[in-house]
Amino acid sequence: MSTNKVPVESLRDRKRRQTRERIIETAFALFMERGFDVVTVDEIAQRAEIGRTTFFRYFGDKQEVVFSTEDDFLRALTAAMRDAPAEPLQDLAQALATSRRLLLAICAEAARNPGHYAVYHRLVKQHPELEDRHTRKTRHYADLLEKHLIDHGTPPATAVLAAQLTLACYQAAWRLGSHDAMAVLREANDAFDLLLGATVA
Amino acid sequence: MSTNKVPVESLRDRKRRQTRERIIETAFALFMERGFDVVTVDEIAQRAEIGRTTFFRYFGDKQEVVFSTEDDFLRALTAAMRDAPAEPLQDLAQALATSRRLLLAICAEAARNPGHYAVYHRLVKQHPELEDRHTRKTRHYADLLEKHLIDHGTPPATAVLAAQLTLACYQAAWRLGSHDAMAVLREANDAFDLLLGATVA
DNA sequence: CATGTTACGGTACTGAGTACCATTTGGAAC
DNA sequence: GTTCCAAATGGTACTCAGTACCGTAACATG
Repeated sequence: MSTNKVPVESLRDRKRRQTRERIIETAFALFMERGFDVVTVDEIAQRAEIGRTTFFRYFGDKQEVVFSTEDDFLRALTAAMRDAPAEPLQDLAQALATSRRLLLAICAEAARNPGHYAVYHRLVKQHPELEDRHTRKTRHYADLLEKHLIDHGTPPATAVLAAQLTLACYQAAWRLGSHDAMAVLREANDAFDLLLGATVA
Repeated sequence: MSTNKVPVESLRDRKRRQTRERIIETAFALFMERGFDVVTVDEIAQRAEIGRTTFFRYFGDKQEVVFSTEDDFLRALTAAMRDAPAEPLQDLAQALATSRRLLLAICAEAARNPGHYAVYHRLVKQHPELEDRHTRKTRHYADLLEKHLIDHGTPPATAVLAAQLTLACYQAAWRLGSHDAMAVLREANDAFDLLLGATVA
């Protein structure tokens, strides 16, 4: 029973992780070097020393490499949700306080490797289609957030509103356009202060 | 002077408009019939009796046909902005009232051809990539709205917030998922009431 | 070592989007 | 009308993303 789910990383797993990381590094390097749409999948595959086919086994499409850290954010978010105090959240102020904390948990995760975030930020900002997808991911987080609030007793209407407002704060911070993860964290925080000042006061 | 900008529609212009409309109708029919990604541009071109090349002269890419009514919305929005009373907008309540009116002007425009809206709605909802782009368009309106508020004396911070909140109301209405344009209009209205009740009261 | 399973790379295909070119057609001036 | 110009069109050929399929190599397990 104690050895129930020991995730011993087999040789296969290790290799898989390594090639995955090699693809990501190669792709980001090329994208930053010459721009997202000029770089072909063939090039990435060649430089990463894999077959073209293999690339698509690791990533559904070319864009998906850019969002390869999404899982980390999801993990951070769910962890923050798990660790959140189980106090009931009824009114908007409470819901906002909680969702603010959760949002900042994600930003903090992003701030863990600032270099990567900077590159990600510049890349996505320069390509409308990438930014579209970024927004979709963002909305996904908002959905999870909304669900969390509802699960903890927030009335649906309030939860939807709170999630949207939280999303708005992040969007504001994002659009302010800092390449620095810590700065985005601060800006999102400021936006929240502004929002709360406008609504609560 | 009176005949200054008479937009006499030349034969060329008329033909151009006709083929454009023919493409749109054909494409929507095919998309609804068999799904967006299954239909090829070749098919659309064939059925619309134009060359493949011509299609891309009218629309930048396959997706763009779906958003062919965007110009109408932009016209409706700018018209509503133009006709808006020139009263100064300082606080959040005033800004929200104005941006609410502008948002509803767009929704009203959408409600002018309910059939088209219903098809558009279903189509976009079923295809994440289309919804991504829909969101981008939506954000564009919010930007215009924000600019309008600022131009009329709203402090930037307040304007950004008001625009984001307006966007949130629309998003809520959109996500509620009604295929009926009038219903979306009503839902957006309700969301606004909810928001104002939470903040003002 | 023998087995089954999983990852891999190559080939071939479809379809989107672009570049280029020759042809046609509408507009305008004479 | 005729001539001339600009715009619209359609075709060909190309690049590249993404998918399907298949044989082979690498790892895992007994």
